[in-house]
Amino acid sequence: MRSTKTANLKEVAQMAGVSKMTVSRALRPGDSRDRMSAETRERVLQAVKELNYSPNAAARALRLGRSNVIGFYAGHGFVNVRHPFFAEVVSGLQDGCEESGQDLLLHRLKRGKALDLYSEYADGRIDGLVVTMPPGDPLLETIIRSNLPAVAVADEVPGIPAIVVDDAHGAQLIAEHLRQLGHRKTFYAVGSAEPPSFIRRRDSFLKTARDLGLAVSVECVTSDEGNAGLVQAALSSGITAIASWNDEMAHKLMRACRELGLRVPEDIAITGFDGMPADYRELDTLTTIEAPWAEAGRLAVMNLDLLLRGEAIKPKTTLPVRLKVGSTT
Amino acid sequence: MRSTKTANLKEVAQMAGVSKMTVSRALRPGDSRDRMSAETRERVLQAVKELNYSPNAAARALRLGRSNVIGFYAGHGFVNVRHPFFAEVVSGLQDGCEESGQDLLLHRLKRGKALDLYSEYADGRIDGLVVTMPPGDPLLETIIRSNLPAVAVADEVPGIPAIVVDDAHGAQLIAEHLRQLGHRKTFYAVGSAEPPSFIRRRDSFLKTARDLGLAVSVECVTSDEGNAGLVQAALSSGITAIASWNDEMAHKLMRACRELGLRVPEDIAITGFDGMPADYRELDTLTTIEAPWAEAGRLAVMNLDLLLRGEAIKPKTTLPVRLKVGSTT
DNA sequence: ATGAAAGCGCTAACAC
DNA sequence: GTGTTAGCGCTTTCAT
Repeated sequence: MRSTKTANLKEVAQMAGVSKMTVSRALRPGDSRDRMSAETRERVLQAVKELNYSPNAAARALRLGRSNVIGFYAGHGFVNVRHPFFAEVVSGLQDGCEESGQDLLLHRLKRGKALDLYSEYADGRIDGLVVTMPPGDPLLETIIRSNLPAVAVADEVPGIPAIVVDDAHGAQLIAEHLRQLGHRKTFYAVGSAEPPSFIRRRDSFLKTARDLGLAVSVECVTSDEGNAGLVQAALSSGITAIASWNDEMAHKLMRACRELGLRVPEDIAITGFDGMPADYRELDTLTTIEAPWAEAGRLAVMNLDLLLRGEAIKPKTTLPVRLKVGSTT
Repeated sequence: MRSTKTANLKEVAQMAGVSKMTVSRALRPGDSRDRMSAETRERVLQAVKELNYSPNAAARALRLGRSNVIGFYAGHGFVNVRHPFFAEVVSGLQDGCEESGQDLLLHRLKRGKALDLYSEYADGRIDGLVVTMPPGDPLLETIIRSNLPAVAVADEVPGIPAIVVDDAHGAQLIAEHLRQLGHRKTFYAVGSAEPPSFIRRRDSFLKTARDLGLAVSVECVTSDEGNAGLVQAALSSGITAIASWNDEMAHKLMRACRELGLRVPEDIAITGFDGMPADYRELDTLTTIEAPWAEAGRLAVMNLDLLLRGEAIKPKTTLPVRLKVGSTT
């Protein structure tokens, strides 16, 4: 395809009048084991520059058994960067990659044929994997068995070190905030999946609420539409606030409120969880728990890098969260 | 790191009692040149399965000179997936990769040191590159000279095939829409950069407006904050509608309107351009031009794939857009 | 229908 | 301080 074949080590060596090995050495000045005359190095670097040489990644990966590329598996075979949560995590992964000198690979995927992915994970293309796996993911077993170095984000996975956020504390802060504002009866909106992070949030909310004398009913919000009925029912049963297990659900409910012509927070207060950085499209500011998802992604990569170097890492890192009071409570 | 070293060709060959070559052949049943007895193939595949073998990607890439990985360069060395535009394009790239059997690499980048990236582009790690380059990007020259197969998205780059959307038609639709609603005096909000797509939009808007007797003043909106003054000034000079060169700017102006206590569209109408799929955080729906950015990303990958196979592709593909009337006009 | 040899470009280990 | 050898795992070419 390319008309100008890229130069290789041999050509550089010939031009500089040295052996391939000397070129290879000249290219990593950091290593103190590779002492060589400054003059030779200079000559080599000159040739490198002239030929516009850069080492072939495939050859290096083959030789070293390490590609300096890591993968990201987000469950069900697909990384949906359109979703703010994944966008945030991927952003953090990029930061971590920049910091640790690795690249990030987003796999091609036949959706629903995630199992085929395993072969890609085992083929030396990537050195390790960051995962954020929904419970019961088909690849879980395989990844664990494969011994591919991996770090989990957001939801812990048995046998894999994890970076999580302090879900329990966040939920507690929300419950306290609502109680402080005078609410006495709330509903807690949950989805159908029950990852560990969700369970921590719900249980902590319920416990704190009980301690504070805040009544809570847990309701399942599954569809995108038709939540108006839910909100209506809540309202007529005396509920004055809805705590949602994440921001996405909170926004769904806000849309339902708008359909009903309800004012937030005057008629009903709404809270979220996750606290993605405000998007330019966002006009209302949600009261939510700000969780450092980008930082979690960055740390995941840094930990994975340590793992790849054979160093020990903590099995579980919990990142602090904070309450962000917006205009919805 | 991994306790279970992955199997290689030789081991599979030994287990099946054949040569490495036979295994290699058995693994690509499609190729009619590689006829072999069904019985042997069966035996080989059995061994492959037993050893959980998958071919080493680095070795294959080294031998074949092709990695089946493509890169994405978004200018200034950084792919910001937090931004809806890039999220949309990356989504499309993923679709294209899935369809054409390639993987997508997001490069690590020292921001501001984008030039160093060139070496990564020339090192055989990726077979080709999708770019969406701001004008004057430092890497432009290098990429073109490197002869690395590339396809541009959104903004054409000299010498590189491009996938763009019909900016001129979109801007025309907006001008017509505003005129039809009775507006007579507008301002067109632009940023500081002037990529080709922007120029097409602006010029087409100005031309259509002139034809329709719609007065337009072009204003530069550069900062995120403090646009209230601009809107105020527009209002007092009799302007009733603001057309923005993209959605992001439209939302900035909507925020300014909200600060001023203005109602949209009663006090002033606002339009955008790009029409990202609604985010769950979005409550208002913007009147905008829906451009198929994900599809553009997908097509870019498909075209790049053709290019890599040595086939000819159109130097420029223009995708249709459509007017989406929301609640802001 | 199957196998043997060569080599893609690189670097670790060991000469000198 | 520098060069030689060997081999990472694969596939193309040519022999059988």
